[in-house]
Parts: sequence; C-alpha cells; structure tokens
Amino acid sequence: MEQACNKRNRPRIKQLYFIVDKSKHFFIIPLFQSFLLYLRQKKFMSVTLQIKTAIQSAIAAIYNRPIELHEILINETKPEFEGDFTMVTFALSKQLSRKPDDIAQALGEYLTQTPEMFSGFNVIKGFLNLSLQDSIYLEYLNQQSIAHYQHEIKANGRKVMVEFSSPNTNKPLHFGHLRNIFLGDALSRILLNTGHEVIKANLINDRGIHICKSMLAWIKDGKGDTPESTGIKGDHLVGDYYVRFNELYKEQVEQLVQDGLSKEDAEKKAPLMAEAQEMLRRWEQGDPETLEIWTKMNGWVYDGFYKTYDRMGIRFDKMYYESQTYLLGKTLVEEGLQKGLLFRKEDGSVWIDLSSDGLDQKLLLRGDGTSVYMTQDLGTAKLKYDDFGMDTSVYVIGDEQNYHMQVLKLILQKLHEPCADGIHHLSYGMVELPTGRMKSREGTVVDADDMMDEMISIAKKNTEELGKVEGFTSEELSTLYHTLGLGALKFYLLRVDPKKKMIFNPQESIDFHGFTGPFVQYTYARICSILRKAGEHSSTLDKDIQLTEAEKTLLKLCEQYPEILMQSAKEYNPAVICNYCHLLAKTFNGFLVDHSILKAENETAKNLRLKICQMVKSNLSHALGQLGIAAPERM
RNA sequence: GGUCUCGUAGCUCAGCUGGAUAGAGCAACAGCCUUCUAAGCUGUAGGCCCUGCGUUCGAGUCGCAGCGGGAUCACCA
Repeated sequence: MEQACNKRNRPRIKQLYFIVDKSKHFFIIPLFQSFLLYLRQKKFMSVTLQIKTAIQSAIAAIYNRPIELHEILINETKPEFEGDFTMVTFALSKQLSRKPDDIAQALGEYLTQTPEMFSGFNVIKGFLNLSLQDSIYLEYLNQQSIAHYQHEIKANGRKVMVEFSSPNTNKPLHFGHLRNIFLGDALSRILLNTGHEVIKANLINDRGIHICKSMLAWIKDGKGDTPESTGIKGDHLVGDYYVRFNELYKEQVEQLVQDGLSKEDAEKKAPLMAEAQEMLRRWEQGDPETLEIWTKMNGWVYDGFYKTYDRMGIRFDKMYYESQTYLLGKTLVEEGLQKGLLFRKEDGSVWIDLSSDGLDQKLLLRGDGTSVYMTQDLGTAKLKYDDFGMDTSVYVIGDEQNYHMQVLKLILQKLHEPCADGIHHLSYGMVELPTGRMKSREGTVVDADDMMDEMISIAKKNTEELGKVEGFTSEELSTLYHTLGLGALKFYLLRVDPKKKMIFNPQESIDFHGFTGPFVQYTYARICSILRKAGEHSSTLDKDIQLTEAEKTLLKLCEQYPEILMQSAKEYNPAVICNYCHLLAKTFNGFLVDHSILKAENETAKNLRLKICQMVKSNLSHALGQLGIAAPERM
C-alpha cells in the first residue's frame, strides 16, 4: 500500500540511475552528465529540485543508499550565513548512521566537485550551506519566462467545478459576499493556470420565502415602482422591499402584542407572514400571476447582479437556479430508501442515520413529503456531476456551513453516488467588523456596490493628491481608478488565509501603502516606466556575469513563482500568491535603490538588469492576474 | 453540553511536510527626493508564539489537558 503510494509520487528523475551488478554488490551510479543534460531539457525543474536531485545522487554515491527526494530537506539560507540554500542533515543521521556534521561535510565536498552548479559550501552545526554558481541563475534568466511556463503547463486532464457567489435574490450583494466571490474567482484562475479544466458555477437561490417577502411588500407598497421609474439598481430596489416587508411585519407584530398576544404568538399570527407563506404555496403550484411578478422582480435583481459582477470582472460558465433544482433530491432519497440506506419514521419523514460516523440523524424529507435544504443540495450535486462529470467539485461556502457540507458529502458517499468523493468544501471564515459581525438588523452591513465606489473614489483622491494625473485622458483616469480601487479591495480580501476569519477594518482597507494591491501595482508601473525609457535592448546575456546579492535574490524569487502557483492551487489558497506578490515587489523596490538600471555601470549590467525587470514585470502581472487584479502600465 | 475551529509585536496577518537568533504591513519614532514614479526606501523600538505536560537531537509547528474567543448541533435556507 505504502509502496504503491510512493511509486505514484516518485519523481521521474529516478530513471537517471543505472543499477549495475558489480562484484556481488549493487551499486547505484549517478550519471552526472545525463543528469545535467536532463536538467537542460527539463525547462521548469526548480532550483531546489535540482539541488535535491544532486544531493540524492551524492548520497547514493557516497553512502550507497537510495534516498527519496522528499526525505531531503532544503531551505533558503538565512541571510546571516553564507550560501544560497541549506540542507538539514539531522534527519538523515540515523539512516546513514553518521554524525550530521560528517554527512554535511562529505556531501559538500562531493557536490562541489560539480563546479557547474555549486561554487562552495560551509558546514555549521549539521547544516550544509551551499553556494550556487551565478550561471545557474543566468541560465534561468536566459531561458525562462512566464510565456515558457504557460507553454509548459499542459492540461493535466483534471476537470474541476468551482461554485461561488451563490446569492439570494431578495437583496443586493454585501461585503461578506465579496470575500466569497473574489476567492472563487481567484481559485478558478489559479486552477486554470495550473492545468485544470475549470467550470465556474453560480447557484442562485431564486425561490423561497425570502423573495416572496419582497414580492409581497412590492405589491402592497410598491405603487408600480420599477428600476426604470425610480432609477434604483434592480437588486437594490428588490432589497428595499425586503426591508419594507420586515418593517410592515414588525408593525403588525407590535400591534398584536398591544392587543394582548405574546410576542411569540404575534410573530406566528401576523397576517403578513401568513400571506407570504400563501404566496410561496401559490408559487409552488405555478400560479401564473405569482410567477409573473416573481419573474419580473428576479429579472431586476439579475440585471443588478450582472452589473456588479461586470464591474468586478467576473463571469460564470454555468448558472444554476434553485427554482429548477429544489425538487431534484427526492428521487435520490427514494432510491436510498429502496436500498435500505435511509429509513422512514412513523410520521412519514425520511432520515439518514449517521451515528456510526459520530454524527446525528439527519432529516432528508419532511413528513408531508417536501424537501429540505439538504435534499436539494443532494440533487444539485448529482445534477452538476451529470452535467460535467468533473473530478473535483469545489464549494466556496462560509465556515458556518462546515457541518452541512460534511454531512452532504457523507450522505452522497453512503448513497454510492459517483459525485461524492470529488466534493471539496472551500470553507472560509466570516468577515467581521472591528465591532463584531455585520448585522443587517443593526444596519452594519456594508453594501458591495458602495464598497467598490468607495475604493474607486479613494484611488481617485490619492492619485490627485499625489499629482499623478498628468498625461492621462479622462477616460484613462477612470480606468486607472477602477483598476486601483478594485485591486486594493481584492487584495485586501484575498491576502488572508481563506479558512481564517478576518477583520475588515475600514481605516486599514483604504490604505494604499505596504501590503496592498496598489503597492504591487505601483511597483509594476515603475518597472513599465523603466522599460519604456530603455527602449530596445539586447536580449542575450553573457554567461560569465558576476551577479550582485540583490540581483541573485531577485532571480531566486522569480524562479520560485511556478512553485508558488502550484502551492496555491494545491492548498486552494490565493493568499499564498498575495504574499509572493508583496515580497517580490518589496524586494524589487529595495533593489532599485542601489541598482541604477538605465545608468548602470556598463552595458552588460544594464542589459542584465533590464532582463531582470522584464522577468519581475511578467511575474507580477501574472501573479496579480491570478487574483483577478489588473496591473496598470502607468499610475 | 457534544463536535469543529482559532489563540504569534499595540492592531491586521505570514511562518511550507517539525530545523539555525520567530517575520511582514499598519500605527510610533529618526532619516532619505539636483539620480529610472517618495503609492517608494533605510534605520530604531516593540515577543514567556494563551498556559502546562509530553514526543524529539530539535516544538510557534506534532500529541494530551486546561483557559479564552468563534462556528455548529432546525421538519430555516
């Protein structure tokens, strides 16, 4: 079992060994020539992987022991020590039955026999610090680029659906939705750029008691208002009537309480609530008049939503509507009953017993045969799978639904549905205000459209204050403000690990300094400016250039990008890319201070640095692109 | 109460499968624009990584217990 697993993970580099029977013993001979050749062919073998592979060969040669690559631990050398990468030898000490220092020393001596790669080493307390030849970086700089990377990334044959946003149609999108939407969008881009086929899906909750409340308030109080007649964006208009419903309802309840009912009874008996429920019944029976209003008001909401999505630069490949899926799970439940996986209680309700998995019993159909939330989610999961047959189905849903999603997957597994195993809940923490959770009743909900407006106007204000508006047409300026405002907003929400809850601090979110989107965008714009001024320049570099520490550091960072991208895909975590963007931008800004580019010491240095600029530029724009953030050429 | 989750600088967060003296950004203080965009850069200060025990050559990271926040345990969605 374990062996099989190792086999799957075993890197292809294994093939580089020749195993020879030599005087009764098996010797594993690393072939360095073919190894180096292999490295050249393999365009995107990371430097750390190259080093690990070299160490693997060295261990085989010195100790005659095969070591798996994942057993070799490589870190970047801490700045206070000399070297580029550090190998930790403690873990191998037992296996090789040698002291850590001895292993480090022996490996260091062996590896530096390949001067094409390693220029030196030192050993400190079991840590082997290795210095790499500059040519390794220069070769990387000459050959690699994002374009190469894009070309190298091949479809991995895995299809994944990402469901996100999934709004209710009774109110506009608010700040809490933004984290969901940006996460889902960024994840989709990341998966796409790591070789997956991606379907971006949105499951719209367009039916139910909530929309009936809006409809009812509009009928009673709307006076025929439409988005056109009022000039109010459709989703906001419908949201206003949802609020109106609650006001009217509250009035009725208060009246009933005054008439002597208890608050509980009053809430149940308020005629408005009964009317809403009656409306829901009529909707379910297909009453034409109800459906007409429902269609009309949902249409307004969609117009509003699409305007908002459009401003965010977000599109979906597939829309699902609960009005079309809410009955789906029933057949699944019937089948489960017949197979004896579910059971029916005396009152006719259907349940599944999950106590063997440490959970409770879960209701799947009410006594009267109607569905619950879980039922339709079961059906929708199957529908999605029937539609696309994806390997993985990601649900971007808040962590308040952890239990629900756990149960959903478990039930589908018990029903032996093929869609079950691919279900992955990308659970994210709630966005809170410094004062606590956003509460619609307390009016602390921050509206998504307002938030975008706010960020764009701050971008405008900052740009004008800094006097950076010259040379732009007014159209270019409004594009720029949009780019910066949304960049700031997206970055702010994506920079925190999704699974952690985050505090939305309005003061901090409007700051365009430091660990922010505009900081990265600014760095990008500066690089563009330098490259514009440089004009045409030589594209080939000498092999024997001496790199400065800062140049090397930048190249190291650039070289890591594909791995960063893979990591964020593997972890479903765009924050990894935010951190990388900031680090790269910061490092570049530092570099710029003591490395003149256009007035470099000589042509060679200038060419080298321009090339580095290009590499940083393309990495930054690609990385920002994964977050759904545009990079401005000027700002 | 059961289950899950989080606890790192004044605040917001990084810290990869355990690896060297725990890092950023805000905020504070001190500096840097005759030189490629100062939305920038440099420096100072700020820490019993919630507590305790355990595993280990080595623990912010893993295990157990406790303390403190949050989520969830609906014939709501």
